[in-house]
Amino acid sequence: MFSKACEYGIKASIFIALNSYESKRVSLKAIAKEINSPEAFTAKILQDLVRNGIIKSVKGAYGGFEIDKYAISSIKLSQIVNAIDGDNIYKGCGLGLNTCDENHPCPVHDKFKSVRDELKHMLEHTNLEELALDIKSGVAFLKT
Amino acid sequence: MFSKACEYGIKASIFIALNSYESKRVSLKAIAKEINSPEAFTAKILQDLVRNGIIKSVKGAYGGFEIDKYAISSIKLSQIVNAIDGDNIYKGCGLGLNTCDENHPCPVHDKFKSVRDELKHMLEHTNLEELALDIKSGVAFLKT
DNA sequence: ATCTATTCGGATATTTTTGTCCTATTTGTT
DNA sequence: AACAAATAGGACAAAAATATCCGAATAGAT
Ligand code: FES
Ligand code: FES
Repeated sequence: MFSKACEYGIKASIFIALNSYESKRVSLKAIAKEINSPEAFTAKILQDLVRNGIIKSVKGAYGGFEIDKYAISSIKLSQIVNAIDGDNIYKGCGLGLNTCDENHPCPVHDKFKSVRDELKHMLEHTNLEELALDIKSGVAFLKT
Repeated sequence: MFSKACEYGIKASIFIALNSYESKRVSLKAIAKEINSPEAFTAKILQDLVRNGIIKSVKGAYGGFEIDKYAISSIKLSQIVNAIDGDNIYKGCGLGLNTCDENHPCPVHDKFKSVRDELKHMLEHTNLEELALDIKSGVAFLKT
């Protein structure tokens, strides 16, 4: 469904958000350990999220990654997915036609579109805060 | 969402079904042309579908691919997807945890599961016949 | 029997995704 | 100023997905 890069990006964002609530910056190393991802690859993805303005990075000693505490509840899953995987999962045809078009639909268009729209709605209405709180309260997990 | 292989597999199956209603066998070449897919790669996918008993192949002159006319309405999209992409799209965790488990869920589990279940339901309740008829009646398309 | 049209299957090539390594740059501490 | 700890970024490597090539096997037509 999502690329590995996107999975790592989502999990990393959740972990960063969690720490940002306590005004703690987290290092790449800590993130990779927590979400069980390859460190250098995770670094690339985090750079991507930084460039997209979703997370913030601070170089040097005591540096690391953080998210503006007051922005966490307004960051939607869709922003992260879009930054990393692009919008094909929302907009693209399920059978790979060049464009998903009502006037030139593929055979699964109607049925597929409703699933895709539900996915889109879910991603656009789920924010980082909810997800972080599930980790904090221990009802959800980021690895294994 | 689906792999290229799976997209080609679905489109090929629809085209074969369409012709099988008229008791016409179709060649690899004709299929690849119709669904706009690379010929040799498509051959691999068709072999896969043959091995999975979803379509039938006949070698030699006047050979080609076909589907038992009376089976078309009972072949579900899920069978094709499962044969090519496996069941990870139904069963796997959206964030890549080893298993999607109610007792050890990832942060998006609940929200993701309902989307995935809708996709699963759709694939399990959509049969080849419906899809083929949409092509026959000209309301849907297999390429561009 | 031979020829031709076709699928089958193994080997190989290309592209994309995933992952690694190393150096440069930044920033706080001493 | 020197050092240490961190991210940034380019180059490279490995793995997986996608795609191509070619000979073998099969089966109908002549
Ligand atoms: S055209 Fe294929 S999903 Fe819309
Ligand atoms: S555990 Fe992640 S989707 Fe179920």
